[in-house]
Amino acid sequence: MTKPDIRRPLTLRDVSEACGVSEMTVSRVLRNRDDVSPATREKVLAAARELGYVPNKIAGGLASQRVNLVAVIVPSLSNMVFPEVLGGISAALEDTGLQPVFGVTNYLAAREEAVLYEMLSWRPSGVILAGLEHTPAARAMLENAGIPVVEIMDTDGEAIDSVVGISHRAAGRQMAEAIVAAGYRRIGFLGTKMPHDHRARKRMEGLTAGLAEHGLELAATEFYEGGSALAKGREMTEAILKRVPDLDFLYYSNDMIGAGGLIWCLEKGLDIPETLGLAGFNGLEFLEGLPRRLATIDACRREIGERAAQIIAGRGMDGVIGGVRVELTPVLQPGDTIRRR
Amino acid sequence: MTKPDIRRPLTLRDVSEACGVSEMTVSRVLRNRDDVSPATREKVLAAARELGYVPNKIAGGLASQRVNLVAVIVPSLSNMVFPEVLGGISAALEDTGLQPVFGVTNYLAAREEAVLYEMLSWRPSGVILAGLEHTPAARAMLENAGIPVVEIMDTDGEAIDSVVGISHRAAGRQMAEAIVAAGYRRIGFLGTKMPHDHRARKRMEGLTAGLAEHGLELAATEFYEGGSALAKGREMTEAILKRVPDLDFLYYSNDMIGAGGLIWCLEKGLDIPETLGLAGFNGLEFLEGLPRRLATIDACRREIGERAAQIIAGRGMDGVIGGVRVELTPVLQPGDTIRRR
DNA sequence: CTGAAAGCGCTAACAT
DNA sequence: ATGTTAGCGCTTTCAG
Repeated sequence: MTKPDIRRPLTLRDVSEACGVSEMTVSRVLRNRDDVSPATREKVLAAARELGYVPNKIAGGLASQRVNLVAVIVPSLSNMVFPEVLGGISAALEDTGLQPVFGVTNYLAAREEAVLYEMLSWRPSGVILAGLEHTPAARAMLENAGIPVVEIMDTDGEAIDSVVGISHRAAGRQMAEAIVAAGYRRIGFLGTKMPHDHRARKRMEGLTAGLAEHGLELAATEFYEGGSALAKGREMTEAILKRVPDLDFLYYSNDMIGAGGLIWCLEKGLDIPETLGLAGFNGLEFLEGLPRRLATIDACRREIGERAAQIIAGRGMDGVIGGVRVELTPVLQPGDTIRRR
Repeated sequence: MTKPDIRRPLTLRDVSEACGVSEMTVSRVLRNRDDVSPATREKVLAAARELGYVPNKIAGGLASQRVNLVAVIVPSLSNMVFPEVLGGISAALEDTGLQPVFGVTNYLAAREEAVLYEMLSWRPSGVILAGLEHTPAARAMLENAGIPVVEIMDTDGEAIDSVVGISHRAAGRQMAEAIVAAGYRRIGFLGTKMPHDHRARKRMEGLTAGLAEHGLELAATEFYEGGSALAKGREMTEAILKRVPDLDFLYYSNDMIGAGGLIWCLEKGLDIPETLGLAGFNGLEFLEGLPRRLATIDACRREIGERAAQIIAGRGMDGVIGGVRVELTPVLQPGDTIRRR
């Protein structure tokens, strides 16, 4: 083996010495600049490959004051919606030379602040983060960072810079309209107890407001935390119907608990959607395998990721252009659990 | 609306000037070193907070030759198993000062190589990556990186450094034993077509080998790609039973398609587990909400993440210690879909 | 097209 | 307990 035994990571200088070309020119080749003669380029590439040189982006980033990282901060990875957003971001960033870096907050504002601080300390080219609600310190950091910031998922509120999402209040209202139009009158809401899931809260607010316009109000609510969402959906459904047996519609704050509820109802032989209507939220692909299709509203997860990434990718690091606002309009998918009339 | 002052990112020097303390001491305070007097510490902290200073880890990393990042590379985020691994890693890294950075390969070896190259160029403190199969170039990079490397999920093969996982071949065998012991004889395998899901492949190999020991062989196989796993599970189950109606057991390569199959079978009124037994793989929490509990083998996802992170966190950057090998032994959960005798 | 010099913002290693 | 000096490995800028 001709490799140096020393475990010091290789530097440009090592490559330079190995091929007899100046460090500067080696650097040019490795950055794919086109002002190098083909001959030298080959020589350099061969040497770099031979040695197994991996460039040091820390040094490069410091020297160039430019880093190809995009910070992406989401509340959770465990409910299938954010992984899809991340998929959209990754795909859209694919050929831009930009690289997403993910951070998770567990729906904790303080954790978001900490993760953001950590990520900004790497001087990324942009930030994508979920939601419009942040601690004052987090807002300040974002405003001062001097890089494009895209807040995603939610458009109900004031954005720091750009925003891509849907109105969850409108989604709640839209569902209220559909429920009322289908003739349901005794509506229950089932959701997570998480106080920091602002979007679930807004959907409930939208639902309530929408019902109010028809002189209706929620007949019952049920909240949960932790555990398997599918199992919780079953339990909550049983519980809410025991408490308030005359409900004729259940609106779940997400498809997973909705699916659990649906499965429970079918097992009990309830007449869905005649006696009881059901609806969830998100438009999870997962619903396609269920015995009946749960009514839902697509949250446009992948598209949100893609659009957000495009906004970051499309803007240089210089002058901060005014924020872009993209409000997608989700479509209600009535499935088989809202009666048609 | 637009802020008039062009915002050059703040440096240590700005903080230093703002509080009249040398850059060096400011640096000490910001790194929480205890060799600074409380008085100066407060002064510095106040100034830093006031200015909204965010340290530049690029410069810090270059100067100290040390970076608190751990590269984590997984094939996918979309099937619930890796998000759980990442959760375990994040939790275990929580108070170590180390920060995970995630990369996704989509089960593509070439993509893994590219992501790895990118991540190593940031000189992380360690690497955690799924599987033992890598391109030669990727292996070379890992061997030369001079940092701890933990390969996770799978122990069937030769590790580069450390490894934490389960034997998927053994899991397949274990399932074969349980199936045969329960008296099933006509066994079908349903799985993904992905040629690069080595672990699914090994489970199938283990199953085949285990059956062979009892003079049995697979009576049918069915593969899918893309789409909703739950829906695919239904379709495949219908298809395989149409092709080979006398099957008495279906082994699915993951719980999601298994759940789809289970739902389909229950709808069709098949006598589960008497006429037909079913089993999946992973031990997804999700199964708890289903009408029957699908038999499965827990893949120990969270624990794998935790143990891998501990290995990285427990080792300094100096001398590379011999690799650690952790083989967890997953427990078969028979659920309600394997008959008991 | 190629090279030499001068930092990027921070911290290790010494002073004091 | 605090300050000074000298880089970390690369890229920018400017000369050949």
